[in-house]
Amino acid sequence: MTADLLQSLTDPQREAVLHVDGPLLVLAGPGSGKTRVITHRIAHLLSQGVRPTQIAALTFTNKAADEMRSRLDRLAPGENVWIGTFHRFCARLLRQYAEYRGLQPNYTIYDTSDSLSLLKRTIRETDVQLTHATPEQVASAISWAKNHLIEADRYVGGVNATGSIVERVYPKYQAALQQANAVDFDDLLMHVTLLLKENEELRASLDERFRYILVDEYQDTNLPQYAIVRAMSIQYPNLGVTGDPDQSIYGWRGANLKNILEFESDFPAVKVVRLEQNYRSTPNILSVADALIANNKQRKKKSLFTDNPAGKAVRMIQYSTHKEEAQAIAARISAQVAQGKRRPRDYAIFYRINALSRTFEDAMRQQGVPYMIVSGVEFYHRKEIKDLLAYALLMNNPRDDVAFERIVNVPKRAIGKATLLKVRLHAATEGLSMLEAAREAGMIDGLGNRAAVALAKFVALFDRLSTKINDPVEEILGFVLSESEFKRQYEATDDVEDQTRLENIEELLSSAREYDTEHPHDGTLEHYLEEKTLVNETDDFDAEMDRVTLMTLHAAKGLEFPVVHIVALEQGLLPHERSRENPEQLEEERRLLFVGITRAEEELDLSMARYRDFRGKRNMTIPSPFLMELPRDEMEVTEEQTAFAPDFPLDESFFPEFPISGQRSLDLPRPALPSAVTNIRTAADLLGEREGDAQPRVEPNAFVQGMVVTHDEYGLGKIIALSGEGAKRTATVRFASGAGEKKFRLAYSPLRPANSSRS
DNA sequence: TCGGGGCAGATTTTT
DNA sequence: TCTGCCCCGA
Repeated sequence: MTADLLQSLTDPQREAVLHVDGPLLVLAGPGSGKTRVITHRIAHLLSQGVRPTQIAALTFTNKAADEMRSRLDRLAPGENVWIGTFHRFCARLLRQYAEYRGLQPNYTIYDTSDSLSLLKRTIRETDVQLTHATPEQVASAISWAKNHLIEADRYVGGVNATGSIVERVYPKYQAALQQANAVDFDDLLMHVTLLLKENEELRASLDERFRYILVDEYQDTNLPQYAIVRAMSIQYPNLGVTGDPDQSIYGWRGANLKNILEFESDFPAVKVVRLEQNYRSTPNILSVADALIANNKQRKKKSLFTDNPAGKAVRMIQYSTHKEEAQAIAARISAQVAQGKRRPRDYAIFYRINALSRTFEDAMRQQGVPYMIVSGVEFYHRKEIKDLLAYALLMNNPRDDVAFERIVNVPKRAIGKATLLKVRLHAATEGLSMLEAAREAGMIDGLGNRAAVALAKFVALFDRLSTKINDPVEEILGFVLSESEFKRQYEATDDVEDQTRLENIEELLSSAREYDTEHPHDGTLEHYLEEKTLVNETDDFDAEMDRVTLMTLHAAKGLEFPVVHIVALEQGLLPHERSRENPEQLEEERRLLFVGITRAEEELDLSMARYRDFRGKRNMTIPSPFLMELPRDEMEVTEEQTAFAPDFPLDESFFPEFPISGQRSLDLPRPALPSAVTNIRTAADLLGEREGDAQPRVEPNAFVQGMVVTHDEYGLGKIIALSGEGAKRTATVRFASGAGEKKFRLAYSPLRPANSSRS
């Protein structure tokens, strides 16, 4: 490692980078150059003669791993250091040592929805009454158990209803996974933990093999992750972790803050380095963040500082309505972009829950501001994609019952519920997989001839597909498409959604092609499928796109933007309703806001609305208690008075005890009001409803296929499909504006034929 | 077997 | 308001 590389570091950074042997804890505040430290440290280790294969760098997201790899590549080109997520690391080890855990190396990894469907089936087949618990609750209880390394046979339910259900279902669910040669996300970690725990020789050899382990975002590790890295750091305790307790926002996923808070007692000889200088934000932003987080008890005190210029004051704005909040923000962005001050990609809007994105989306569209929503429906979770991949998954692991059930009747093959029930019963009694049971369709009692033939046809199809298993992935998927007549179900209709599905399938094929090109020699179907399961949509977040970013506070971690808006700072939303009961969760909500605030480089706007329409109801809000914790005298506190008077009358008589206007309303003491948000309907609402849009503006039958129409919000579009009759007559319109395709019930929509437009 | 309508329920979600 | 699931009718 060259001297000038070291020169570019600050003293504490250099101290961490130069650390070679023994445990290392880097407490890195936001924007303190943490990734830089990790990559430089790896480069330094290599320069000291450590072999690249002896180093493993573990992250939580693929995005972080990619970032790290590309930065390391600039410092130490071509070095074969293992960098990747915990899950990928475990998946790889588990493939190698599958038989230790009763699995075959070609095991399938179930994502959340796959495991939930297996769980639901297990519940149906277990004689339990689910009157007091939802399958989701059972799933999260099992997940909780796995994150605490409690195996199925050791789970004790305790007194509550869910507990006793879980006690009975968990072992069966685990058996079903085993039978299907499959694991869920939590299993990846748990299996590897137990692997290390139960096989001392193996543990020792891995400890020796990975002499230098680096863990990023250590505050987010859960018990299995902690156990894994500890188990591999006994003979060679060169475990280097970086993290920030103040940025731990995944407690609900089992992350244990104690892992980082107690690192020093776990490894007494640890070297601790604090990175407290911030290179990202202005002092104004930092001091707001600092004042907020100081209210947490569970933390290590840190003093953040920066040499950056002061910058603008942080703004705290109270709008009257959620609409006004969104429109004011959109208008502001639009104006600044128009003046050439900034580009759309300089802005981000963060909210606590996805459901809030709609209002902002609408406002952006109205103002003509380009935006992108990060998250939403994930590509690989779309039905058509999961269906198609399920064929490949079943080819790779014929025991994968979830995949079998997903595709056995897709496209429709007249294999219905009743038939499957019999197959499943046969499979269970004979100890077979679903596919094996289907092979014996002729021998299953009570199965009609028609059903048996349909099953036999499916099995024959599957066997034909299986001959291609060693072909390039794109060819395999293409073969599946042509042989299974999978596409036909979407091609037959003129439904636009089917059109979109076909496009998604094309996209999947091109991703497969890409995979084939990247892995000309070492590509396998199994590896391709694993990659697809262990990625997620936010990994594709593209900062290069010149658009305003809309995302949840959780998704914002690790990112930075010149201008940040954090919206809906209201009691019940941030902190979220569900975190009310317990103080630890409240602290986590505070950290969430802290993470959001510290994403901002130059400008930060915090806002709330006095009224918010949510889930179809109009609510009066209560300011977030977090707002009371901020240093108001350093901030610019504003209350917008420009009400949307006509459609949003603010009638003080409804809430005499709660001042609606007036300078001091942001200074309200901590809410003494009942925590339930009040639901109000004004007379004007009711009036509006009555006079509203219930009448058709244009006779539904006046619309015809191909007609050019206009919509107040989305502009010009063309009718590309029509369906239904009378009040249900629905048009699908493709808009020119980039709003894409929308469906409208013609009797209620504001659509008008374009030529007859009159405002 | 299959599709539509009606109804409950609705954080966050690195993998 | 929006979505996903369950049940019923054909």
